[in-house]
Amino acid sequence: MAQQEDVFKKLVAHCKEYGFVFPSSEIYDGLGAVYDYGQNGVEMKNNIKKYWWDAMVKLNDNIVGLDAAIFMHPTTWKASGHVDAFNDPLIDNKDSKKRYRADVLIEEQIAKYDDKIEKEINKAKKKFGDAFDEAKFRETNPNVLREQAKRDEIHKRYSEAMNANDLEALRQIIIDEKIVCPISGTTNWTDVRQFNLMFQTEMGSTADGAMKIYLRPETAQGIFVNFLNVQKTGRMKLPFGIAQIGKAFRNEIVARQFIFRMREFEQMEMQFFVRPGEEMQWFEKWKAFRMQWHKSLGMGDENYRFHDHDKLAHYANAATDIEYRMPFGFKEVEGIHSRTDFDLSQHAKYSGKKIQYFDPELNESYTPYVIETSIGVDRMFLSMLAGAYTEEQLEGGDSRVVLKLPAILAPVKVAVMPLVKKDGLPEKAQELLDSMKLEFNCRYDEKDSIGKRYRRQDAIGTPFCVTIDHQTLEDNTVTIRYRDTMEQERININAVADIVRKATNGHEQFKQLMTKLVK
RNA sequence: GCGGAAAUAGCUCAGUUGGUAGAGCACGACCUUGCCAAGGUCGGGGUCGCGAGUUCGAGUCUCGUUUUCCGCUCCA
Repeated sequence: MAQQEDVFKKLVAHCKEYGFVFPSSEIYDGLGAVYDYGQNGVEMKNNIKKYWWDAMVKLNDNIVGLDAAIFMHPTTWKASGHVDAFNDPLIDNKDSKKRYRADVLIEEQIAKYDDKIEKEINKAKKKFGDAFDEAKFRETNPNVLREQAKRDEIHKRYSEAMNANDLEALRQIIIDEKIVCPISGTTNWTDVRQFNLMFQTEMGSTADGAMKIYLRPETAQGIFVNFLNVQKTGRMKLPFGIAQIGKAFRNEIVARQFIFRMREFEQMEMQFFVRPGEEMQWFEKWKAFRMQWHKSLGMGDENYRFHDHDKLAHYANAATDIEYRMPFGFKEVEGIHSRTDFDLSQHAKYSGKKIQYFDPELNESYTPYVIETSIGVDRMFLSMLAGAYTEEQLEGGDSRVVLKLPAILAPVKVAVMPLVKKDGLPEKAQELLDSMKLEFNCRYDEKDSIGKRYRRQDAIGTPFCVTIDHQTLEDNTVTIRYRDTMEQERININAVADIVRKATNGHEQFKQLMTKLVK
């Protein structure tokens, strides 16, 4: 455990030292759980997004893209269930320092009354046997009536408090009912506080004319509300998918673990619309395709696994995660959900619009079912860095830190360096660099010894280093050095771009993926 | 939000019983070397997280505050 934390800390330090990830607003002491991507981080993040987009939108004929706004009509979030599900009243016990959801505590208390009533009824059942009239018993038994009255009273107060969002009233119920903390056994409670997981702002420049709106807590709803637009204008036939990459925002109570859980994060989502009743077969197909996508990056098949959900969200009838083995354990990177027709139906209900698809084969209209694949860009980023981060002991007691990133994701594809910075070598190196820089992200370095420059490129995961030496000027050959093996080859200067292109254009990976296309 | 720990240069840290800051690495210039980091010379860089208090004097003591890390809580 201590070792795992150690690796995590090293990774965070490495991210900052080499320009991958910085704490946001660091000169002002930072902003909690918000991070900025630096010069290398942004390149790598863009590479991840491109690799996903190409695999989803370009490779699959039946998937198109979308870029919906972060601001959405407030009713969107009522329909999606976020207004209800993302607002939790929380209360702390001062003695045990434990935090609970106030509404859950009260609901448990109500359940206790139900249990008592149940017990009374069961007791009577045993006593009277077949002659027992439960309805009558409920209406007449004094014990049951007493408990029922108490239960109804609390339930009424609870409903009113929740509807009015009256936090003080919620607390009063907990006090009146003498609800104790299961750990400390005391009633020493703090105030009830509202934790709103959605960020709010106002649209409209005058206070009285302003409309309260939210920053989207997920990108999916932007796809659902555009279902008809895309389906009709794109003349899309089921099954088809809509893919989107974009920012989402959640006001997490505790956001930690570096970029694994941030308040502002980026998602790559695809919603795949299918015939009702066929969703499970598409769910399985997407599981296979998405897993193949991850494995195609070559980070080790054994480092991936599915984790099926036992507890399903309100919209889902099946859900699984793809987890990646980081040095600190398996962590969720992607979620695949069968969302049923929940979202489209909800939007139809709240908007009053008919959101359906006419299926010419079946000759009928219906609300499509949805399979969602949703991957956190930042988590993907972190998992790749964690998997790639390697400390190597070299012969002669030396060591090096090397990021063994997939070449397609590496921020810098090739570094070009003159062996010495004289005799025209820098000029020759610059010439090669200029010929490639529009196609690849290249880097030039002439400072310090050549070994040191190699180590610098290792630390940011550059797969290729090309060195220009005196022989280059004579016969137009250079040495190309491979990151993982540290081996060098002498090749013609004109062959460099081809090697880099082949390793970084993703064609090999996409060939693998083609075999799993979802049709 | 609660509890614990921490905060000094880009990084890792030192700083004696309170006497207004140092090292190594990193960084920049020049010289030297030239295929797997750490040669020479010179140089830049810190109001010691922030704000008060005690004191003639605070990096050092006291209080507050902010941030980070760990644990709890939460997690579509």
